[in-house]
Amino acid sequence: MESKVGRPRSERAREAVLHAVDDLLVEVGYAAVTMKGIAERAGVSRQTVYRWWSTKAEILLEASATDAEEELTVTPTDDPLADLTTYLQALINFLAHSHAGSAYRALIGEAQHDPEVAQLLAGKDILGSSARAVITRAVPTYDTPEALELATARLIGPTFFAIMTGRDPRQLDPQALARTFFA
Amino acid sequence: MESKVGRPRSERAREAVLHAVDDLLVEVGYAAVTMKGIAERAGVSRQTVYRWWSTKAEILLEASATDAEEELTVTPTDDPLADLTTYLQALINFLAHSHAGSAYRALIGEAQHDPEVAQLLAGKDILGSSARAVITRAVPTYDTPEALELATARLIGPTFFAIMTGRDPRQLDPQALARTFFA
Amino acid sequence: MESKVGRPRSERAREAVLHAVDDLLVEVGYAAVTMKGIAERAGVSRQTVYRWWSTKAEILLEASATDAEEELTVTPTDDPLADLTTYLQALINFLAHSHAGSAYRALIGEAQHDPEVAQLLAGKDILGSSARAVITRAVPTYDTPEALELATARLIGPTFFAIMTGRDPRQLDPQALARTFFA
Amino acid sequence: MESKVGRPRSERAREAVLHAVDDLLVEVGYAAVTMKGIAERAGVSRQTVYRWWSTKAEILLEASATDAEEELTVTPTDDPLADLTTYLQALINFLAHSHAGSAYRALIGEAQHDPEVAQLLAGKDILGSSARAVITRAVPTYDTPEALELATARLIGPTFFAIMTGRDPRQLDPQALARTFFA
DNA sequence: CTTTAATCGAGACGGTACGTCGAGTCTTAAG
DNA sequence: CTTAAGACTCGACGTACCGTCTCGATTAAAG
Repeated sequence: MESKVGRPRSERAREAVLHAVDDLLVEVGYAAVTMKGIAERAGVSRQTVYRWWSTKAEILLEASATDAEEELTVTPTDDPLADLTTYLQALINFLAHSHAGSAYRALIGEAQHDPEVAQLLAGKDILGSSARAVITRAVPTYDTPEALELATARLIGPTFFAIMTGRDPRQLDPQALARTFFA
Repeated sequence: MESKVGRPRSERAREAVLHAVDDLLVEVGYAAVTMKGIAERAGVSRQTVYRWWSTKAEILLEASATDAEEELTVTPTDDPLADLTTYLQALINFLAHSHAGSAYRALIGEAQHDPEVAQLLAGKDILGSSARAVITRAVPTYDTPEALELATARLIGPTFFAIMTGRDPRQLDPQALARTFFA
Repeated sequence: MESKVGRPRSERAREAVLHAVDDLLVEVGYAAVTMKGIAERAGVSRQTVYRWWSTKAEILLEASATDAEEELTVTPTDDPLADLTTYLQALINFLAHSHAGSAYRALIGEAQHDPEVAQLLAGKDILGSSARAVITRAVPTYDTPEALELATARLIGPTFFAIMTGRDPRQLDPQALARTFFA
Repeated sequence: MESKVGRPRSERAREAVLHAVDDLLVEVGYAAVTMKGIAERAGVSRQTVYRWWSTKAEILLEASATDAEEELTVTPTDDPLADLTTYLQALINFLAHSHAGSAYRALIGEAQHDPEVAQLLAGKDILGSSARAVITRAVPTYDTPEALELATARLIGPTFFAIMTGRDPRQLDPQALARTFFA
């Protein structure tokens, strides 16, 4: 239950923070994004940032989650192979080239040594859920949770591995990857 | 070429630092490992640490690279499927349960937002080279660089993805994963 | 013009620093007084010290300027020679035996090789102004700036020289010095 | 007693250090002269510097003492006032404008907060001895140690004070100062 | 002509202060 | 009760100089 008395939360401040974090990520990179920097860029006091978010990971997640979902949504056709290919192309673009993607990679990275970030990400399985949607439609026989989980890892894993370990994304061929999924 | 004049580097200090960083990683986690902390734990001056390494990532890599190689080396048999299964099991153990593995995950994470760390890792493709060794033996027909690269991503990717995104490693079945590689 | 918004400066911190620097000067000597040491002794963060003062010289000057003025102020009588004698005795006590005096000597010393300290001291001619006050009253005929400046140097100089070059202050006879001033 | 066996002290190294300290004093100022810097500038190992001198003050004193003596030596005439005037002019030049003088001022400054430097200087009363020589010749009646000491302070003091406290040396009139000495 | 002993250079070592930065928290006055 | 402003404590950053040490290489007198 939210209190009704007192000055209400400033929507202006909230948006300013989210935009600031987005801008800063592009301009200076994740590592150089600081709570102090966000506050100054947003023209907002530091206390205000801390009042609503406790880490930069939280802000980043809120700032890029919707973008991520959009970028990974594929409009289905009747051709399963084409759908998977399209999805993989979107995945490559997302991870290797988009702002939301680099935020996501930074968060995954942070999660490797920060349990709080790990838990934060566990609640929003962005990659997994988008992949499951595509797989369920393309191969309806993967209907048990275990099969679906394995299929998800097989679909996303190779691309995810290649990009996270710094391989050249131009070498990735979405169609070839899609074919090996069916093989 | 190493200089021969002057006081020689202290092997004692070098080892103390590498052990300290290993211990600290386990005790406090990557994020809380600091250059200062390493120096104090090793009983070594801060200057000495900076003289030989410029970041904690460098120290960590030097401290765990040999362990990683050992843990991912598989003695070959005549059964390709068994070899791949053994390798995948080793990979799961490495990434999810070993010290060297958690150091590696931390480094991969850091590499997502620190180009220097990324370059550092690019020079030591620990996972890739171990996988290529196994694949070349099990499926000699993957003989072009492109085919080998794709095969590597297909072999490691699913496991890598599952563990890096926080999925439960006990759900991973190395034999099932190996079979899908051949499929 | 001082800002009115934001948390006001902590008077407690300011005083703690000034006292700390005074104490440390006596205990360990000027050379061993460090910004870090001051902060720790004052129970104040290093950042706070740097926020308000940029060198230990600045702190020392602020800490001892008022004391110095007091110690060098002479209540006038009708006897010029007695007034000068009293003043010279005060000057000897100040330079050779008081805390504020040893702070002043340290600052004069630092000023010989630090232009910033020199400029700092130029703005507060502690010795000169106290001497001018006494001279103007005792010998009203020194009324041009040049004459006053020369008289100041003649009054203070011998004592200043003797103490700064490490001569025994007990050998200094204020009355004899005062007499030579009139001669 | 000096040992006769072993490699003899390198005269080349000794001179290189003394020259280096002279040069550095001019170029970077006393405060920025460091033992490390001296060694590097002299092309000599740090150990070698420490072997023969324990502080930079010692080196500086050795490097400038002879210069100081020369600069303050006055060839006597038959005119006492002229001799004192000449001496005071030399004193002003020395303290305000010469290299040896700025070294001396730096040492006097250091002596205010470093007892070792104070003792070092006590053994070489550069200013005092040069002044005594002039006074003894100009006013033979100052023949007791006390009278001589007072006269020395009266002769040097005003100039010393004016320059050490940062007054403009061009305002100092050696002849006027000499006259007040006799008055 | 070979010890022997002190020198020299180079450069690594453990310390400690430097001045800066970001993290979070706290204290004002204004809305 | 929120907000902007800004001071506060804390602790790591990377650098610099301190004075000491350990090397191998010189250099000269003593055996």
